[in-house]
Amino acid sequence: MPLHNADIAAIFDEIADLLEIRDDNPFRIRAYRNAARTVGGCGRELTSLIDTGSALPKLPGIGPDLSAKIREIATIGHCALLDALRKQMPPAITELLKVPGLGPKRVQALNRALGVSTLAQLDAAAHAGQIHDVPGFGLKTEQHILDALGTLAAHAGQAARMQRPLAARYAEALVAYLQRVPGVERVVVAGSYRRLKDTVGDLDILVTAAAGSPLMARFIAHDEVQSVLAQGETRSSVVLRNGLQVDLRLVSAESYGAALHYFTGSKAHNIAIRRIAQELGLKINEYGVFRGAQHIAGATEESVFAAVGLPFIVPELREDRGEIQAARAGRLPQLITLADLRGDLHVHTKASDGRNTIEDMARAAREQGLEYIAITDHSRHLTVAHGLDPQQLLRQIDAIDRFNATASGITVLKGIEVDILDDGTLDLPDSVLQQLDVVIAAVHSKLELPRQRQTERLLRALDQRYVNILAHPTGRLLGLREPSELDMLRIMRRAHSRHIALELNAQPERLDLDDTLCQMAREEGVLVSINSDAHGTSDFAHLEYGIGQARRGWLERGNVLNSRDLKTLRTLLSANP
DNA sequence: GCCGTTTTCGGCCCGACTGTTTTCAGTCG
Repeated sequence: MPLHNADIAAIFDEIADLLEIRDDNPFRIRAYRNAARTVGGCGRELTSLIDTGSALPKLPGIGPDLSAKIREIATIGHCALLDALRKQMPPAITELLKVPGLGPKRVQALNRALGVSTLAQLDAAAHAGQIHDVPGFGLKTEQHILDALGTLAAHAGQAARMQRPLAARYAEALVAYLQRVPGVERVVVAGSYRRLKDTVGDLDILVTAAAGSPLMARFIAHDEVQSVLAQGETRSSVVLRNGLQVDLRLVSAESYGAALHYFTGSKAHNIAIRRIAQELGLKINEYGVFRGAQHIAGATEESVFAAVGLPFIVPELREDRGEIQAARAGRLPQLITLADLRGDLHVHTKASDGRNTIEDMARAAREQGLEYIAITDHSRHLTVAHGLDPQQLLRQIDAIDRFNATASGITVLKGIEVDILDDGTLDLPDSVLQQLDVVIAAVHSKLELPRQRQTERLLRALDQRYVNILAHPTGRLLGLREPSELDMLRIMRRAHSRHIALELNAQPERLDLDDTLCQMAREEGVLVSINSDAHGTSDFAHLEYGIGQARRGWLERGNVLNSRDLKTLRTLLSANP
C-alpha cells in the first residue's frame, strides 16, 4: 500500500501529538507539525519521487532527520519513532485530542489521574462525575466534555468541510446581516474562504465598526446561531445550526489590513511572513507591523507586505508553497482569470444526461462571453447516463454541423466524453473518434483499482490515438469519494509527451485536478483544460470555481488550453503524435 | 528538529478567551 503525502503528514502529526502529550521539547513538536503541513501541501507525491529514484526536493522545515524519516516511510511504510511512541503510550490516546477543549496537557492530566486513554473511558469518567475532581478541571469543564462528546458522536462520519457553494450562501447572508448592524463599517470573510479553498471548514469574518456598535450582541443573536462557543469584546465564536463554526473579529480601521492578512492566512504563510519581519527587527501581529512600540503599517494588506519588502500577494497563493520566494524575486505568476477563458470543452446535452439542447447550451455559453464550446456527451458504456452509440454520435455530429452553419457568435465543437474501459482502451472505435474535434477520456467505473493497475489503465488510455483531454483525473467527489490511487507524476509525464491536456473539472463537488495537482501540471508543462462539465445552461457558472482552484494552483493563461483562441486551439487539438 | 548577509548554538509567531484561578495555564486559531 503506497503512502501519499497526506499519509506522511498524518504520521508526523501523530508523532507531534504523542510528543506533546509526553511533554517533549515544544520546538521539536513544532518541527513535526510544520513538516506535516509542508508535506501535506506539497504538490509532488514524495513516495513516488523516491520510488522512481528522484531526489527529494528541498522543502522548508525538512532537514536531514525529517527527510530520512520520509525516506523510511516511503520505503518500509511506517516510522520507527512513531512505532516506539505508540508502545510507550496508550494506543488510542491521541483520539482524546479530537475533543474540543482537550489539549495535550489535559489529556495527560486525565490519563495520570483517572487512567483515561480512550473516548469511551472519557465518556464514562465524565458521566460518573470523576473529572471535576481532577486538579485544573471543574464542573464547567466536565460539562463541556460531555457536550463535546455528544457533538462528536452526532457528527461521526460526516464530511468535516463544506463545499463552497453552500458555505457561500451562509457567508453572504451573514455578511449582509452584519452590514445592517448600526455602526458597522466594513465586513469581509477572511480565512480559507477568501483563499478560495475547495472546501470551507469554518468562516472567519472580520469587521470594522464605530465604538459602541452592538456588533457582538447582534452576531450571537442571529437566527442561525445554535450555540455560542466564546464571546468577548473583540472576538466571538458561534456554531450555526448546520454545524458550521463562525468566528467574528472586530478590529480598528488602522489595523484592518494587518488583521485581514492575519485572518486570511494560511497559517504557514503567516509564520513565514513573520519570520521575515523578525529578521528585519519588526513584529507583526493582527494589529499591525511594529518597530519596537511604533506602529509602522497595518491599515492595508499592501502596507503589511511592503513593510517586509514584498509586493502584494493575492490570497489564493498564500500557502507558503513558494509564493514568498517568488514575490521576493519579482516572479509572482500572472494568474488566470475568468475573463481569460475563451471556451468550455466539456458540455453535455439532452442526448445523454444533460438537461438542455445543443442550441440552449450554445446560447448560454455565448451569454457568458465564450467563443466556443465542445459538446461532449457520454459514450454508450455509461448506460446510466444514456451514453451515445456510434450511430447516435454521428447524428449529433450532423446536428452540430447544421447548427454551426446558421449560428453566429459562437462555435460548437464536436466531441465526446468517452469511457475508459477496465483495460484502458476506449468505449468507441478510432474510426468514430477521428471524426470529432475533441475527445475527452474519462474513468467512470472501477475507481478503486490498486494504484499500479489504475495507473497502467490511465497510461494506456493516454496512448490511444485520438485522446485530447483526460477528464476529472482522480475521480474524487468532495466529502463523498476519495481520489483514485494514482501515480500522477507518471500520468502527467505521459500526458505531456502525448500533448494531452488534463482537465480541471470545475463542478464544485469535483474540482479535479485540485490545486496542488494544478501546480504539478504547471511544473511538468502539461496544459490544463478548465471545464464546467455543464449538464444544464446554468452550470457554466461552475467555471468560476474552477478558476479559483487554477489560481490556487499557480496557473497562468499560458498553462490553460481553453484560454486559446479557436484557431490556436484547433492546432493544439490536432497535435497528438 | 530546523536554521543562519548578525549566529553551527541558541534561538524558534502571537494574542484572545475560558475556567479555575488569586495571577495564570491551557486551548485555539
